[in-house]
Amino acid sequence: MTSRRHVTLRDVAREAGVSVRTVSNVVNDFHYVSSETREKVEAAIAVLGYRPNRSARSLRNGSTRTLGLVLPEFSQPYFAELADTVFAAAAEAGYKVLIETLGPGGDERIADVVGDLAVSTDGVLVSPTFLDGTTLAAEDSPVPMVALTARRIDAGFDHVAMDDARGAELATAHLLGMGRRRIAAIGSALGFARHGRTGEARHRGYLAAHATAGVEPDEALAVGTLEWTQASGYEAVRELRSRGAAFDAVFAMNDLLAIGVLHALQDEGAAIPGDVAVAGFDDIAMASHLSPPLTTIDPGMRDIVDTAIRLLLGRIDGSRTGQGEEILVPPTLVVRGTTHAPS
Amino acid sequence: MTSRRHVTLRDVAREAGVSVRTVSNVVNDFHYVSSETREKVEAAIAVLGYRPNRSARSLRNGSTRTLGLVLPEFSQPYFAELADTVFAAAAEAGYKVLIETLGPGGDERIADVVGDLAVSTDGVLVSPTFLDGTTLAAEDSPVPMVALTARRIDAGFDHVAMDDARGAELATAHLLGMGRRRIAAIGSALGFARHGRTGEARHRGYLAAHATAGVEPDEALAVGTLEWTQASGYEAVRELRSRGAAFDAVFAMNDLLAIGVLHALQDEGAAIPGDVAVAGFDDIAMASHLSPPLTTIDPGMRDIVDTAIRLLLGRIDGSRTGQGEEILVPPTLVVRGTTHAPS
DNA sequence: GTGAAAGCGCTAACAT
DNA sequence: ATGTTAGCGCTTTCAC
Repeated sequence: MTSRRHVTLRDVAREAGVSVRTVSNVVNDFHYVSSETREKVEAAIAVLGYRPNRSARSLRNGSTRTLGLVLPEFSQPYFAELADTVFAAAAEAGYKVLIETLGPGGDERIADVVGDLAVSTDGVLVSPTFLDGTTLAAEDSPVPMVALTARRIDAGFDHVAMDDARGAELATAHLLGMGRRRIAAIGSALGFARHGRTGEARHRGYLAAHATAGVEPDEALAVGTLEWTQASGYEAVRELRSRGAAFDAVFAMNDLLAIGVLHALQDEGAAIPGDVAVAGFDDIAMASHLSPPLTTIDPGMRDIVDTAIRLLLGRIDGSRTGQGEEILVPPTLVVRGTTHAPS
Repeated sequence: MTSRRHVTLRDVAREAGVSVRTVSNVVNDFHYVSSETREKVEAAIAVLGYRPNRSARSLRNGSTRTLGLVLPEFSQPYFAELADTVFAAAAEAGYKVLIETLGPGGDERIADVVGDLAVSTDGVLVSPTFLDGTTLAAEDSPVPMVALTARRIDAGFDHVAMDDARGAELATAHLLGMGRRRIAAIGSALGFARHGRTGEARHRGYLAAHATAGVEPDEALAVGTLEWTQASGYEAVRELRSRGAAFDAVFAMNDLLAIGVLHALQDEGAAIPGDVAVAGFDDIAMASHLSPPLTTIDPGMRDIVDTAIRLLLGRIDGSRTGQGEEILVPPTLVVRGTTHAPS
């Protein structure tokens, strides 16, 4: 499997005929090393296939050059794309990423998972589906932590997120703007706590757009769902039909729900957007490849992640101190075929 | 951010009034520790919030209890599901997972990424889109490695994969079995090297099924695509139409391509499966939630991953030695609405 | 510019 | 059943 299990600095030093100090200097390109010596050392490194032992380095430095990322699961496209974005941003900053997944519905394990992850990282990004302030506090982590959700209570760490209410307001206002008056809201409903503050915030945005337009929303058009999946979206349309609630538009709280809604409507033979216009939320990659392509809300994920990592690195190197802040990134409406017939 | 940066074994020992040896015994539940002492120590651990330093432990043990996983990107549903499966299987075996992504088309970085990952893990799983034997050899990794692809050449490590040719044969035979005679093959084409051996193997299965059925496949029905995405699937249908090639079924080399195909056919107003039957490959979660649900090939991912991890752990603990083997897991046909009208 | 040596936190051989 | 201590591979202070 391998020729030698461990090639150490010492081995390199012996091979190159210099001291370990010198090899270390070369590896970390510190200090002044004569270019002649440098070459000798680099040759020895190449010959022996030396790679620094990260455990030893971390133990010595107290730094791992690794960031932790906690998320529910990769199989939800939003989180898969988030993971890719975090990897890209972290790599640019010279950090590796160690991920822990909570599993669906595993949010109650979060404090434990964060604490565990923290011992092998310099800082942790937390992106649960649902972060109740009481379940996670700054003390749960011996390293800095930044949440990728809106803030609930002051938990003592930074929060970076898209403005959920604003995004929902944009989407709903767009539907109202095209003359739709009976807009179903799928995913959350007032008092339907499962998706916590995210669902609540998006529902508030939905209501706010109605208020601005002077339209009274029909409560019978709000459908809460246990999960934000295609299957739930599909079911929600059938639920609306069984309630006998007529609607000419749907605001789905995320894109997966919207995809399920589209399938249900297509199975009914409804014209989109003629009979029913549909808007989603998240702008996952698939949204632009649906038929028709989905109108949705772009959360500005790269912005969110870049900001979160900047704050986190600031906490790590000590340049950032003080109270935890909340930064809301403005979302953008992306108009596509589900609300706009091609001419 | 944190009350104390480092709580060490020593701190716990002092707090509990015992020696570090005893604390270590408790933490690793070794040896005989009186239950009285154990309680004292556990209380101290709880009070101080002690967590063992993984770097120190790894340095000392020479083992990290971490497996590496190399994959292209999370945003491809197959790899997202693979990552979730690997996390689950690794967790059951008491291992963490450190992931590195190659980025789309980044397969040439693979040897470097594996070497880098290997220094912080006990073993590495490699799942590129496309593994050319010449780009990765056992020597690239100081720790054991298992590839989650079919074997190209003997690269000196184990390979675990689904039987691509067999899966494609199953899907194609199913389409032939329902009387279809003009089956488009989307994704690869003979001589279209982009998707390497995976595409080639699936194409071979497609041809084998035809041979068995005594049907001559029309080469004009094979469409190579640069990527295996929805957009490519959509385009492929248009390409077939522009060639004027009539077809009554489509075998798409993965589910994303199949989804694109479905959208293109739906945009044309074709009846599915009446006018055109469609089969995909991979059985991603979304496949069963399409409208109509997609007939596809279940790769037996959990089997593949369990087997790969078993082999890898065997190499790690030394219980497995000798030549690298190739294990092909048998795929299964999953019949759904795109080839079977509900009665 | 280079060398010797201490020590990061942990485990386990050795001692009692 | 518990205490003492060497040493994992690395970085870095101190001496030269």
